[in-house]
Amino acid sequence: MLENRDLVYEHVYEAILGQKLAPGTRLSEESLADIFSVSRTIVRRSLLKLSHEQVVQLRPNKGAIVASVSVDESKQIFFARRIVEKAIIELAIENHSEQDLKALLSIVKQEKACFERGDRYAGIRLSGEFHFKIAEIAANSQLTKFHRSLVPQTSLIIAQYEKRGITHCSYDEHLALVNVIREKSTLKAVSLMMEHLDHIEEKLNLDELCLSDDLHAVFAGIKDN
Amino acid sequence: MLENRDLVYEHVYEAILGQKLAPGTRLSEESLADIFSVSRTIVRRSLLKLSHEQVVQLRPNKGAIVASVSVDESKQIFFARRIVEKAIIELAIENHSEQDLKALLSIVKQEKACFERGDRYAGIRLSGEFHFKIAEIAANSQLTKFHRSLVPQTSLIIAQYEKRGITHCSYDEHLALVNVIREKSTLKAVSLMMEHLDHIEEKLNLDELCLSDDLHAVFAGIKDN
DNA sequence: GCTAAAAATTCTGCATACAGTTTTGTAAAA
DNA sequence: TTTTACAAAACTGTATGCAGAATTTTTAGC
Repeated sequence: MLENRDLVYEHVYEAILGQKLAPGTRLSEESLADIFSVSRTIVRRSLLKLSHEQVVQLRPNKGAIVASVSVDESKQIFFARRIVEKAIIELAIENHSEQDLKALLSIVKQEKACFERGDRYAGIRLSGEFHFKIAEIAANSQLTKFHRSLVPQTSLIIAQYEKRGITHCSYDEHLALVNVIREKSTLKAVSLMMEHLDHIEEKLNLDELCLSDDLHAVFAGIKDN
Repeated sequence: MLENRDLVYEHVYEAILGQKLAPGTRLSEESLADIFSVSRTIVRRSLLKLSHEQVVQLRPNKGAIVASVSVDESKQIFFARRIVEKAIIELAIENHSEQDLKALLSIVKQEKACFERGDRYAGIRLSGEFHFKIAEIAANSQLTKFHRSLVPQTSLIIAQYEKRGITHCSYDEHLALVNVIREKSTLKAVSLMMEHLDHIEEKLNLDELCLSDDLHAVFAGIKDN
């Protein structure tokens, strides 16, 4: 029932994670089928999986779009992410090897390089990778799966609600996280992770009346009814 | 892309939650298609959704079976459930209405009735319903979705690893939970919930060398290779 | 009678055709 | 010029047919 690798799923997931697909973008079955040279059947399977991870919205008889997240949902997603990231980093501190720390540092190094050369997309992508790597170290497949759904949703939130002019880059906070993981100081790590999420949320326009220039964000949930 | 209600999905989900389908049971596409008078396309969509919730396992070219959970996975699932149930009950204490408490009590009452007349299936079913209701009160759709995947997986674990002769019934603990939710005593509620999960886990054979008479559990993951 | 190879059957994986719905485009009427 | 009605195009939802893999049954050999 499953192919070895589901290219459509992976590419769309990556594109959303890296903010190359804006919320509201239509994902027509036939277009994707053409692009990836597969039948609509395969595309439908991919879209179904993406919709289960809530990064794509399936509207009956109206096709799939990249999900738009409401302010309320955004707050729920951040709440859930705090819960999961706390559990994950606690497990990661228990389970990590020297090898894992090296892998984390390598990601941070690449993040720094991206920031310095102004490669925003790759930076966002690597930031997700950093959090995924911690989840991998935590080695709880259930939490990892949940986490895997929350991270790209955070990307969508940032795409919709980021305050103008703020570049999203937190490689220094990631570096600090690696250090406290090495020290195995759980309390410090958790509070650092919470602050890290605070900082991401603070850069958003989740409280003010919507000043966004993204129509999809403004009218999310209107067109669908 | 989605029908109003997906009958195949709902019925299989319910059957697994209520332990009417044992781990390892084959779910042939054509059989299900016949039973529900739909085409294989619809069945495939349902099986795909169930596999995303990890209650059904899709084996390439070998069809779908009700998932078998290994001891290691079981521990991960219980770990994740503790995290989520803690977060959910904390939210439920903040958000609940008098109406919600009545609904919870109604479920507990039905649970008691089931126990007294020895209706095991309905009892298991209602026990899940009780936890789902708390999740609904918590009103965080992300946590609810995760929870919705963990609860039927717990059913599968119990089906595989429950110690012989132990009837699974916890309506008294559920009643105690309703009372502490009413009192809004968060600490008590969380520790009660953790103890509740402890008691469920204690009734399982997760530590000893497998004494289970369920071949599917014993040989889970062998036949598939 | 037992084992092993081969044939037949069953079932999944995928593409595609068709029906029904939504959307788009056009033209007439206000 | 704007609005409304109608027609056409585009797209989704579902069923189904076919190819190929896995499983079962049959058959031949020991």
